[in-house]
Amino acid sequence: MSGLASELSAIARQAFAAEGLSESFGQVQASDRPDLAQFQCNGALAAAKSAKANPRAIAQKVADRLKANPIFAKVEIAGPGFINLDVADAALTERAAASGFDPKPNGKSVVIDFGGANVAKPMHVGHLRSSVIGDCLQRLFRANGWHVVSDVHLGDWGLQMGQLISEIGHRGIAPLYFDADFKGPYPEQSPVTMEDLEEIYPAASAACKADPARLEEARKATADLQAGRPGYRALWEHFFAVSKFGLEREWGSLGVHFDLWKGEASVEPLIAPMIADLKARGVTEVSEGALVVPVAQEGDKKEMPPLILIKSDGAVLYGTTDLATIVDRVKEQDPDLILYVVDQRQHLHFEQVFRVARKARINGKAELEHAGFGTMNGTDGKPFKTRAGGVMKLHDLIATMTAEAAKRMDEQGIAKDTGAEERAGIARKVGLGALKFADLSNFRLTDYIFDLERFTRFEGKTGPYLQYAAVRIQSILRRAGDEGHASAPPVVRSAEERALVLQLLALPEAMAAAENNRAPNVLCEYAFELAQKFSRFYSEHHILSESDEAVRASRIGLCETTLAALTKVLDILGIEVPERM
RNA sequence: GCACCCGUAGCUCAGCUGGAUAGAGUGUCGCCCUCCGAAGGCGAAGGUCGCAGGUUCGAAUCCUGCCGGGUGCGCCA
Repeated sequence: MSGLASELSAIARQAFAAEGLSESFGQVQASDRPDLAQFQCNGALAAAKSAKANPRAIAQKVADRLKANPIFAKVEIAGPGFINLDVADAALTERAAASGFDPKPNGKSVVIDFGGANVAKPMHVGHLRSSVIGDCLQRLFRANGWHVVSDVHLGDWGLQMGQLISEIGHRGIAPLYFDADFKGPYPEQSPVTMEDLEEIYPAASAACKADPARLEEARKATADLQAGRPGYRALWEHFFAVSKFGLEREWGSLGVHFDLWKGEASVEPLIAPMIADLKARGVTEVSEGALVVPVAQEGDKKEMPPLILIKSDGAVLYGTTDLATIVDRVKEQDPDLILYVVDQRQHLHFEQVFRVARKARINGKAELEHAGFGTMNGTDGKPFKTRAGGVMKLHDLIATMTAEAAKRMDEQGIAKDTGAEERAGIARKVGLGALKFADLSNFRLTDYIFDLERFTRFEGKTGPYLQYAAVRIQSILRRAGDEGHASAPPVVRSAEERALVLQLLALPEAMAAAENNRAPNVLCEYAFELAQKFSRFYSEHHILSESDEAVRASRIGLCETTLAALTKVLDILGIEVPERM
């Protein structure tokens, strides 16, 4: 699937090449001045700079070649050497009918690492962005033809495990697992529930903070766990199983799915051989009792601390498991890219890990990339908190969004003809759509302010507005079916239809741009513009009430095409459209 | 101290591989429902793009230095 601008670029590239200039100057994009033209090519200006020639003269030569192609209705030179282009309606009509969304495999594979959850900890608002952005990226890369493997990469092997174990030891909840003489087998039933863990972990964490002796115990337990102590390992298995069950439910309610449920612990067997390999390659050093890999490079603008592979107490850190995970992924998937959708605050960490991986050449052919993101803040501009000042759990946030959506629907008289059950389902989709759209429509790296009232509006640039727009089109098409109206491929006959078709034909570029920048906000913007252009078309034209049968059929076809594109983009954003509302 | 991210309309934000008159939503003010869902459409007002230099025919965009906010900086994740 390739968009209209790409097609025009290919034509312009040939024209530049025929003039003995670099093809790269032929890039055509949607015009910045829609009042002057549909598309523009600025290449003549850049070409003139490198060739030390007159830009207008180059533009003229290229334009003369472009004029020979019947796809263009207009080729004009403006200002210092812009080439302004309009596409013939016949060409738009032809392409509008042929547009489709089947991804063509591009032969490349990517592992996307997102979710950011930890064993034994409930998901809170901090996990929202990683989940929502990561899920959008996995959907986008798939839609663009990549082979995608998504992995939660659970935090399940660090100090927090030792903290849990030692806290449980203190409480005497499950003494069997601490009995060094016990030979097993251990019970299948977990001695703790997810609810227990949610209470135990904060207590353990606080105890370690308050008392250095407790922290030391937790460190020891962590090292023992990692060294394979059977009772601890058995306890860990329970933590993992219980947590996974809870996490799957939470992500399920968000509509987020992972291909792999691996974690730090799952690469544990790879750590020892990897460290041996790193030593053999001579990249390691012993520093202050720890095994480290220096990663500072010539020309670094900032201080770059070494990556610690093994702490002085023998335990490993998450940098070590991250490296072993790269080894695992190269072995299992051999991807072209590994993308980490993790809080921007961890950027330095990833820079360190990536440097070690490249230095030791353990990343195969994979590019390693950290796609960081900013935080969701409260109206005070600080990271989002509950009224009580605590961290809000994710399912409470979703419940809040759903309740607000239901309230809005009542106020606006939306979905008033539906039964209670359907209404609840709609409110849930709308609440989630509001939340996801608000999160995704900001540029990834910037922080944004959570504003319940604004996010759930049915007007403006919001998820609910887009869902509503899609539902309206569905409603028109349902009526068309009821009234026995036929549909036909859309034909461009008016300015509004032309603008709408141009927008439809720009979808591949939007998807490509979103992929290149790992920027879901590009898709949000696209979806909103599409909905707006449809509204303009809708307000200016009769559809079902159009008396000319051919025109009516073509407009119904345009509704179908628009709905398909809108639904497609919303699907990539992870936003569901209700049947009706 | 050093580094990274950010600073654009009253508010919330796009735009940042340099290009024409800097955009959107919201808010404010007009106009448009005897016609398919007005949650909409059309229009107006609103900006020294943090500040100062530099590169360039051309800078919100690239470079340098300041100012302001956020974040990070070897044995947490």
